[in-house]
Amino acid sequence: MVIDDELIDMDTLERVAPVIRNAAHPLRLRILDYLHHEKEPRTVTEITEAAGASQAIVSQQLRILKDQGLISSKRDSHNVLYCIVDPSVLLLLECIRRHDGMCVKPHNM
Amino acid sequence: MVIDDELIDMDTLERVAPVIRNAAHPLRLRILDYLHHEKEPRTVTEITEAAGASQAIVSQQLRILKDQGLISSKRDSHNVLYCIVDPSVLLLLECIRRHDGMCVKPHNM
DNA sequence: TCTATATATATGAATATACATATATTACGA
DNA sequence: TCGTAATATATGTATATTCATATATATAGA
Repeated sequence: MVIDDELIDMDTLERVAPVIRNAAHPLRLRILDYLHHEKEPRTVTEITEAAGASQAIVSQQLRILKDQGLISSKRDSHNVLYCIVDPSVLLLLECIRRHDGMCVKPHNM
Repeated sequence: MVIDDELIDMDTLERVAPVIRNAAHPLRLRILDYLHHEKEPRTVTEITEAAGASQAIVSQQLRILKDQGLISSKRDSHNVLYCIVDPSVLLLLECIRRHDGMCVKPHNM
């Protein structure tokens, strides 16, 4: 359980905010959602297809997510496989679903 | 309940990502955490003290949060009171607590 | 070793963001 | 109506982000 009765200290906020900030990008969220959905590690090519963007751009986004420690990669001969390693980011996706649900169907909240 | 077995569509991601992105700023997260913690609406002066930044900067941040529809304001004579109106952003704070907990105490996940 | 496929990086221009300082507005009480 | 406390905005500069294009690297197979 997480302590919830006191404010998050500024050090933590300054450390974690950039991680969330970097994840909160349409294409990067798409990648995270895809990797979560697929459960198993996926290649850059597969991710590129799912993301609907160019290979170079997807590779750039993967790098950003990896630098933040949200995903990891391992090479498998020709391919490089990516998967999510920080499950806390999945709450971001849940946050979006809930936010969206709230906006579109207010009676659900 | 939220449907979780298909990918969030890009339109939604493009709409919601900026909201999260704007919230994911140390000072703005502090403000959201404070307002959530206090439960009742708080004045700019109170928020400024809690945030530990200048009045002008806090006012700028409040404006940004308000523009995103995350908080609302109402005037009470001299003061302007702010409160959270979009509860989905509270998941961000939970996300941070969990992320932080994961980093500091890995055995908790 | 040469080639093809898969992936990664460099670079630059356009745009956005952060933050400080100065100034403006608002509303009430004297 | 004048002053003052509370809040908001304007502006500029430094810095960061985005996204595209071109190019580089890595691996396996012929």
